[in-house]
Amino acid sequence: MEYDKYAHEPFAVTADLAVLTIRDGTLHVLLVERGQEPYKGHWALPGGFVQPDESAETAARRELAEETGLSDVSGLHLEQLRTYSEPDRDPRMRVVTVAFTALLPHPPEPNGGSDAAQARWVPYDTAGPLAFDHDRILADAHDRVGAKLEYTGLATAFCPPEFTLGELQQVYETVWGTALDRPNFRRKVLATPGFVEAVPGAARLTGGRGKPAALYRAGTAATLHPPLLRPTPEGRPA
Amino acid sequence: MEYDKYAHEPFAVTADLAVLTIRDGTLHVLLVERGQEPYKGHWALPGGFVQPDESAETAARRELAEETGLSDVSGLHLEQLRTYSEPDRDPRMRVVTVAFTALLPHPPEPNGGSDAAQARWVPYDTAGPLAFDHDRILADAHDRVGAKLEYTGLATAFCPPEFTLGELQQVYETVWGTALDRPNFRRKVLATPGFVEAVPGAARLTGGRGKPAALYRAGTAATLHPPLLRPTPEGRPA
DNA sequence: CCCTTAATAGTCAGTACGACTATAAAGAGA
DNA sequence: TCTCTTTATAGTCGTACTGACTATTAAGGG
Repeated sequence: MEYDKYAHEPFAVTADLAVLTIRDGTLHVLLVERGQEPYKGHWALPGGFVQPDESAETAARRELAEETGLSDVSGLHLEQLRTYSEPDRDPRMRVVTVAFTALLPHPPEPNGGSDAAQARWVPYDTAGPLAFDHDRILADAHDRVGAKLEYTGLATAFCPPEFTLGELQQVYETVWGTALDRPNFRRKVLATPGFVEAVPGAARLTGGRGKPAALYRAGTAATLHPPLLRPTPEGRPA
Repeated sequence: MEYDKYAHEPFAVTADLAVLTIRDGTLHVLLVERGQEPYKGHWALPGGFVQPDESAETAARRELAEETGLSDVSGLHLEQLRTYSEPDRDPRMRVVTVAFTALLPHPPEPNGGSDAAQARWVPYDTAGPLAFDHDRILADAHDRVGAKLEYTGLATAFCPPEFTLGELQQVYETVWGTALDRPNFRRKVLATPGFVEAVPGAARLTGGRGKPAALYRAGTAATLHPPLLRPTPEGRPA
């Protein structure tokens, strides 16, 4: 068969977002309430159709700005997750969704923009069941982020520009759902070149109590060597 | 703006494949020669339009069977890579491509099917420049496979059902482009639970010469603990 | 002034890793 | 047949990394 002679059906293409942040030590996700059928009244991941003149990445960043109400989303971490293309995903028509994961440092109140749809931060554990196959997309996003924490400096995307090692550790603990030993975490982070760099002479009172913590900035390393592996998930003979 | 009132443009959706294998100790990729404009006469990754009743994954597996001529592709490793959606990717129309990576153990002669298009195994290093943005897709596939060798048992997808540790090591060396110490590689593979399991009493003459090697099968572990990290790429103080 | 809290420093044994050396089992060629 | 070459496999050794701890420092609260 000739490649170019295939009949092709028109598809609608959307860009949907799993926007994650940490509020009060818990992982939260940005959800919108659907105003129309199907799944009217259900919660769903924010997203929308890709326009004729934009890529899925551009559409995702536009949606991110609209839904969060942030004026500048250019510095935020946005990453393609995967594409969902099962024929019956949307009962109305054939929709192919390119899903993205976005990570926010400080949780803004959502929906500051002009959009009439409700948008809310929802704790990850209480999210769902969501509309369409968004439960699976959200779970995939969580898996991906958890895995990338091990071998990239992605955790700093959850933190403000200057952060303490305690805040960084809380990112790992929140996403992985496990407690980590503080001295050991500190040692490993500082031993990994390019992960964080110290802000000279700066310190911050973490919560009013306790010794002030030194501040760090995100480093330049794309990958962590050695990686920061999570504690043995199962009963492995480690 | 209301989510569901967005105007949407029809897109064509294709599933393209970066099919990788190892022939004669070199990484090869399956390419087809384009018979029509645009890029007529150029080499490209195999692929085709997603049909109305199938997902991108289904389309990719169908294309894989057509292009390789293999009757049973159900056991082969096929994995979604990412989606390419820039508006000007294809001069004819708006095409969104979901790219996949497939790994083949034993390299069959391509194009055993009825397709008239030429399909050939091309050494990875001499592939390109390819049609459209396929150079980038191929490079992304290579990056992804190289990274996944570190923390998954993916390398066994390049090997036949029963293989020697020398063959497994050659997969790593070929994809990473680096030489590995044989005793150390062996020790690490055998120390990683679930990576490989011994085939009792079986051995194979590797190339006619040398001591026969014991045979192993792919294990059941999804992720490798500890991971098999590649040698320090830069001058890191490891 | 203690007590609590949180950050940071340091210790110690077990494990993993890279660089080696040594041995075993096959075929090739003299 | 006897070596030489080739490949697989076994083992050694010093360093680095890891997890589980203990100890100290610096803040605020009663």
